[in-house]
Amino acid sequence: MASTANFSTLLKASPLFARLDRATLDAVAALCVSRRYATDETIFAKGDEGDKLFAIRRGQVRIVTGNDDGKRLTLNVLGAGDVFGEIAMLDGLARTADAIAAEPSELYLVHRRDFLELLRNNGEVAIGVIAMLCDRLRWTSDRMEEAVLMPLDARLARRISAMAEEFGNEVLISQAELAVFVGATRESINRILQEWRRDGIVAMRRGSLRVLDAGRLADQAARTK
Amino acid sequence: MASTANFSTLLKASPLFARLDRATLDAVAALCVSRRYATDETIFAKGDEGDKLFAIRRGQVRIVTGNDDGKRLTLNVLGAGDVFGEIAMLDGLARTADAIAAEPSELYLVHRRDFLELLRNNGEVAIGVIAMLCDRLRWTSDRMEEAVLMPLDARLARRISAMAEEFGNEVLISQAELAVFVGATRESINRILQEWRRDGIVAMRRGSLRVLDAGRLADQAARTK
DNA sequence: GCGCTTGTGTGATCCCCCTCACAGATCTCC
DNA sequence: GGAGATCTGTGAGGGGGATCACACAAGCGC
Repeated sequence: MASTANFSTLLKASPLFARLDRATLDAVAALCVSRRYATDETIFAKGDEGDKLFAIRRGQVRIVTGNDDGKRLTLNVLGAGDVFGEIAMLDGLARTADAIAAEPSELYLVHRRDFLELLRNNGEVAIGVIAMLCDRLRWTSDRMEEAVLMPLDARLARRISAMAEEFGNEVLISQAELAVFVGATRESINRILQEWRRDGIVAMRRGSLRVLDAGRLADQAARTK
Repeated sequence: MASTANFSTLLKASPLFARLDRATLDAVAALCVSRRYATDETIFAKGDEGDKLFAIRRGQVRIVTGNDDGKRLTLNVLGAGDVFGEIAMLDGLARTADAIAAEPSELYLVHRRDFLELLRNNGEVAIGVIAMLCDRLRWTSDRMEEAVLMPLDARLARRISAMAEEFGNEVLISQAELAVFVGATRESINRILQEWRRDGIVAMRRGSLRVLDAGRLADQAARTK
């Protein structure tokens, strides 16, 4: 069982719960338990019944989708403080993607039954949940438009810019991961990165990538076609 | 001003409000006004402040997105009973897409300020809203995966199957509309339809399309690449 | 140190779909 | 019924990425 004090602090950092007061947070925190996951361990799989919400205490989690014959698409990479799995938890339907621990991780879990009870009795929690769902929806729509309307190099530039902004100029990711991340092949990613390297925009090493010229990278992201 | 009796019946048919009891519905209905729109009239544009929710009393509305240089993508076509614009209304941020009346339409409007007040005081309404947002999110994610992972003919087959199921085997839509609908060009759509016609899967006429063999159309939709 | 596995670099080839260009078929409005 | 406008049908050509096929580099286990 997790320390509820730590957990409510963690929750506070998440957009889902950011606007709740301390007492409410403690009420949510009281509902949760904690669990550890090893690297590559599946947290849940597409099609599972969604009866829990997860919050990351430490570690990294990838949300991955794909069709049956192996073509896969990484939808998101989440770190400490992020909350995920709320959608299936809220409506109780099947999970729409897989969640996999990308490194040894510790997560907090909240069960559907408990959370719904809280929702019903606390309008402020409900409004917080609604705000979070709106965020999610906007984010998803943006990604969709991106994928359909922008060429690969622009998508890649966006993605790298976002990660550089979040994690610093030294981004720890392999080209293969980057590829599934923007829905492309490793080879294509490599060719684009080579070009950018020649232009002095990025530098690469095995498993990592350094942004040298964030400005010109942003220019690439603005390209339409 | 709309008749509130009619309006609460309309609301009842929408997933947003389906689970509310009569008294609550009337409370929502009391908040709304009605307005008419001509064909091609813009209901709201991308970037506008989102301070209202819309429900269609009669007519047809298209939700359209696109980048600056004219490449556009129809996200959805809505008919009587559908509710839209909730996201921007709920979080008060800018609209993420354009809404355009596809034919003379009459809509009900609910203002943000009023609705939020209701939300805060009524947990059941909030839970209804949450359920609806979850639906939306799942739908959007499905479309996204579709667009990225499936070839054009499969996407087209899915789209037509869905419309045939909703509106009957005779689908009234031009090939050009179908094209923006699945994010492709009219020419590509035409070529695929020609092939399907040769195989006896569909028949076409100016402005409409008839599904002759729903089974084989579904087979096309299952194709991965 | 020596294999093995995993990541990176690069060419050749292919193919899906877009773009452009134009012609016939329907509708519609005067 | 004639003139546009709007759909539909089809060809030629091009391009962005995928696919396939290796070669080399760098960690990792023993």
